[in-house]
Amino acid sequence: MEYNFKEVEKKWRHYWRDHKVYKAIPDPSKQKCYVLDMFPYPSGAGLHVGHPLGYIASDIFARYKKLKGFNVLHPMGYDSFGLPAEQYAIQTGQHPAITTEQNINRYRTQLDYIGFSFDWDREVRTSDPTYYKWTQWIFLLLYNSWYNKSSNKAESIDTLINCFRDSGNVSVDAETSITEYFSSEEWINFNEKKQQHILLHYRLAYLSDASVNWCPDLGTVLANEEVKDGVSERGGYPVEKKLMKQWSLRISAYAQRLLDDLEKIDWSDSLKEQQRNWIGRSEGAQVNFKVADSDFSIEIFTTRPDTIFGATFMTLAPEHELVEMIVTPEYRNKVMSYVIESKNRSERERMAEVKNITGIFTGAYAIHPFTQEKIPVWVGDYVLAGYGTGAVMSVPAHDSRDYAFAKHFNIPIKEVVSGGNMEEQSYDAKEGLLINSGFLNGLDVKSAIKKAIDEIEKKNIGNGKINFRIRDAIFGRQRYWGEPIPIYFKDEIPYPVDEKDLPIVLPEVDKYLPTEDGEPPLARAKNFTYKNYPLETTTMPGWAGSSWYYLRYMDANNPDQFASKEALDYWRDVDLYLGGAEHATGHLLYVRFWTKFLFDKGYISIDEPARKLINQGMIQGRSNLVYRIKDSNKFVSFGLKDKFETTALHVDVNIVENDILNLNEFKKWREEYENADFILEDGKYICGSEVEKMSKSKWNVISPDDMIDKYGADCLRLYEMFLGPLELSKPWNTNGITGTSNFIRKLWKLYHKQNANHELDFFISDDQPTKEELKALHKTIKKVAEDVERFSFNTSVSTFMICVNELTDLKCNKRSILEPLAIIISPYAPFIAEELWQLLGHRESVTKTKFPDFKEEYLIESDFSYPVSVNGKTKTNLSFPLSLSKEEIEKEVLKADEVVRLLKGQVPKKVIVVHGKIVNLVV
RNA sequence: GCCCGGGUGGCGGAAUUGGUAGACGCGUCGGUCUCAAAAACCGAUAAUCGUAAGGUUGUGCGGGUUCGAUUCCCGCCCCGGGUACCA
Repeated sequence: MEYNFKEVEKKWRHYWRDHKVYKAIPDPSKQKCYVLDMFPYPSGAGLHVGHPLGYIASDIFARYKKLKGFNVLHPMGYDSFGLPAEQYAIQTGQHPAITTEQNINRYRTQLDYIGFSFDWDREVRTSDPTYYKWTQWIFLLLYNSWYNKSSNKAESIDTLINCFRDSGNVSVDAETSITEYFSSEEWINFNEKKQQHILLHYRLAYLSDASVNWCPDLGTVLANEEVKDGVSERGGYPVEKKLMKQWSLRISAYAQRLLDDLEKIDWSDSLKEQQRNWIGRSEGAQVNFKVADSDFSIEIFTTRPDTIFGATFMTLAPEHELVEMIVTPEYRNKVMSYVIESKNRSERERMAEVKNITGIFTGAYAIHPFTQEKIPVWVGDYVLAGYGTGAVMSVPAHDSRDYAFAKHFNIPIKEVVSGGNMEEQSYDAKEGLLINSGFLNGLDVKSAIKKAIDEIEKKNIGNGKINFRIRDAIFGRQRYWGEPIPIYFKDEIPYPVDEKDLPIVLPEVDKYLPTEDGEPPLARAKNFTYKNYPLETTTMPGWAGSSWYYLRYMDANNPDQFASKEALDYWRDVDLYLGGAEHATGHLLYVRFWTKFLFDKGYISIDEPARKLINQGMIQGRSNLVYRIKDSNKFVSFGLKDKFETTALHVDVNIVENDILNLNEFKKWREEYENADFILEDGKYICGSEVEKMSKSKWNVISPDDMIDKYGADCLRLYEMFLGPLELSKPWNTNGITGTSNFIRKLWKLYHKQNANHELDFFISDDQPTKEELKALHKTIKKVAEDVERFSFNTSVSTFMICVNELTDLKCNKRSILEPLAIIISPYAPFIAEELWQLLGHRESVTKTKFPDFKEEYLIESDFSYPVSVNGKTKTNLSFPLSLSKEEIEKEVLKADEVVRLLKGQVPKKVIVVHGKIVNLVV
C-alpha cells in the first residue's frame, strides 16, 4: 500500500474540525503571535491556485510559531461587501446576501481542503450586521471627533464646541477646511444650522461639497485610490470629475503621522515608498501676489521660493475662483469658454492630453512682491485645482512645465539659478548659484530657499509651508451592498444615530439600481427612517469594513464592544500580515489611519496595525495554445506551425500535460473538434504556451481542488512554496509538481518497510541513532527554523528533500530521528505529519507538541576538510583536527605537504582563514 | 519622465556577513527491472578543449576596489512594478 493521501487528509480534516485543534484562547502565561492574512472577497469564481499562496505561507508560519510555544491567533474571514455581488444582483434580482453566502460556503470548502489552521470560531464577515454595527460605531466616533493639531491627536467634538463657546475658533489649532473666523459671542448667536455647518468643517467624518470621481457606469463615486489611469479599478469604466455633496474622512489630518510612522514598521521598501509618494509631503512656501489695480491677491504654493525672481507669469487652475473675478472685460468671453471647456473634459481626456499645452491670458497682472514688476496672469489646465492653492508662480527657467508653457505662448524666460542652458530646456536641479535675484544673488539653492522664506515672512506676504498630496477620502457610495451610514437628516442637517440604535440594518429594496431621480438604491426602501427623519442613503465604501477587521478577530463574538479591553491588550497588533501589494495605497493606508484614530481615542494601545508585512507575489496563468490551420479542422504541433498559416487558440490546460496535448480529451472537449485532424511531431502534439493572467477566458485556470484531488493538499502546499520566493510573481507550472509528490512518498516510505506481499508496513526501531543520522536531522532543524523566521519557505522545502534523501540513503528507520522529523515537517505538510505522528503512537495532534531543539554538537565533525588556495587559484583539500585554533591552523597549513609543493619554496605574505573554513595563501 | 525591484544552466530557482557559483526540483540523456511500456530505482547533466587526468571561460554589458566579487563602488543596457502635469 502506498500513501493514501485522500483517506488520510479526510480523516485529519475532520479530526481538526471536531476537536477544534486550532482554537485560540488568550493565555497571559504564553507569548502571543498574531498571524493575519488579508481576508478575501468571496467571488463567484472560487479560488484558483494563486489565491492560497499567501495563506499557505502564513499558515506555515502560524503552525511553526505554535510549535515553538507561542499562543497563535490565526483567523480568517470574508470582506463580503462589494461590487460584484451587487452587479450580479442588478442583473438577476437575487439579493446579494444570498450570492455572498453561497460564495462564502464554496470558499470555506476550498480552504478546508488545503488544511489551514484557522480558528473558525473567530470568523468575521463585513456584511454581517453584528459586524457592521461596529463599523458604523467607528464611523460615529469619527463623526464625533476633530483633529487637534496642538495635542496632535483626535479629540471629542465636545471639547471643540466648548472652545468655540469660550473663545471662538481663533485660538483653536485644528485640521480644518474653514477659513473664516468667529468669536465666542458670534458662535453663541449662530443658529443650529450654521453651527452644525461649521462643525462639519472640523469633524473627521464630514459632509461637504467635494469634487469627486464620478463613475456613470457604476452609478457611484470612487475614492482616488479606486481610480487607476482615469478609469475605475473595478470594471475599467470611465470616471469624471463632478461636484457633489459627499461624506469624506479627514485622513489628511494624519498625513504627517502616517508618513513618520513608516519608520517604525517592518514593511517592504517598495511598499513604504509607495505610501510616501501617495502622502506626498513637500516643503516650500505659500506666497501672496497682489493683483494689479484690484484688491485681490493670488495665493500660490511653491517648493522653490528661491526662484521667485524668475517668476515671469502666474498660472491659475481653470477651476480657481479668482479667474472670474480678475479677468478683464476684453478677455472675459474667451477665458470663460476656456474654463468651461476644461471643466467638461473628463479626467481621462485631460490625462491623455498632458502633452497638449493649453491656456489663456486673463488680461490681469500680478505685482511681483520683490521687484514690483507687473507679471501676466494666465489660466492653464496644467495647474491642478486640488493641489496646493490651485495657483502657481511660473518660473519657466527652472520648471519644465512652466518652460513648456512659456515656450508655447512666447513668454519671457528669466534664468535665476546658474548651471542650465535656457535655449534647450529648463534647469530644474536643486543645485547651482542664484543670479539675477536681488538679495539672493550668490547663494546656493539650499540657503536661498531659507533666505527667501525669511524675506517672505518678514514682508508679511506669506510663510514657509508644508503641503501634502494626499486628499481626504471620499466615503459615500451610491450603492446598495455596503454598510449604511448611520446618519439622519433633520432640516437638511446631518445628525448621528444614537449608539444604542446601531446597527442601522441594510433595508430591503425592490431593485438594486438608483432611483429615477438618480438617488442611491437605498432611497427605494420604504420607511428607511430614524425617529421619522430620513436616513442617509449612501453606503460606505468597500474599504470601511476592512479598515479595522484585524481588531474584531481578537474578540469576534463580543456583542457589547468591538472587542474587549482584555482581548485588545493581549493580542495587541498583528505580528505578521500577509497580502497583495495592490493594497499599498488603499487598504493599507486606511487601516493605519483607523488604527491611529482608535489609538488617539484610547480604545487601543497600539498605533500601527501590523509590525511586519509581506506581499506575496501573484501567480500568473500559463496558457496553452493549439494552432489550427486556416480554414480547416486540422491542428499542427508547435514545432511545425511556421510551415502553415495558422490561428492560435487557447486550449484548456487541464487536458495538456507537460505541453503535450491529450488528443482524445481534446476531441471530447468541444463538439467542433470531434473530427479534428492533427499534424504531430515525434508522435505527439506539442502545445505552445504563454504567461498571462489566470482567467476563465484564457482556459488557464488551475483550481486547487483539482490539484488536491490528484496530488493531495500537502503536495500542493509544498509545491506552492517550492515554486520560488514568496514575494516574487511567477507563472504557475504544474510540470514540477511530481518532485514534491515524490518527496511525500519518500517521506512515507521512511516510516515503512515492505513486507513479503510488497506492501508497506509501519516499521520503526528504537535503536540509537548514528552520527550521520543525527547530523542530517539537526542540519534540517537548524535550516528550517532559520528559513521560516526569514520567510524563505522555498529553501526550507529543499532542505526537507535533502534530509529525506539522506535518511533514505542511510536507511534510517529510528524513532529518535523520525519523530522529530514528523514535527518539523508538519507546518508544511500537516496531513501526512499528523498521520505519521499517530503511527508513531501519539494520540494528540502534532500541533500540541514542541518544535525540536537544534543541537550544534551534532553538526560538528571530528575533522574539517579545508580547500586551500594559493593566490586564490590552485586548490587542494586539507584536513585538520577540530581542536585547533585559528593561529594553529595557519601554522599547520604551511607545514602541509601539498601546500609546500604549491608554494614552491615561496613564503606567503598573508594567510587568510575565514569562518575557520577557507584558507587562502597570498604570495 | 520620476521612484522602487530585478537580470545566475534547457527551465523554476539556491548561494544567510565578500569566501569551493549553479543547492533542491523539473526537464534531458544513459542504465537497472520488463516481452514491451509505464512506474520505481541508480548515474550523468553550465559552456568549452581533452580518450582521460586536467585546463580555460562563465552570474546582463564595460570599468573599479579586494588575496578573493553573483554579493561592494562607478557608468551603461534590458525586464518587471508603482506613479504621473503634485509647482
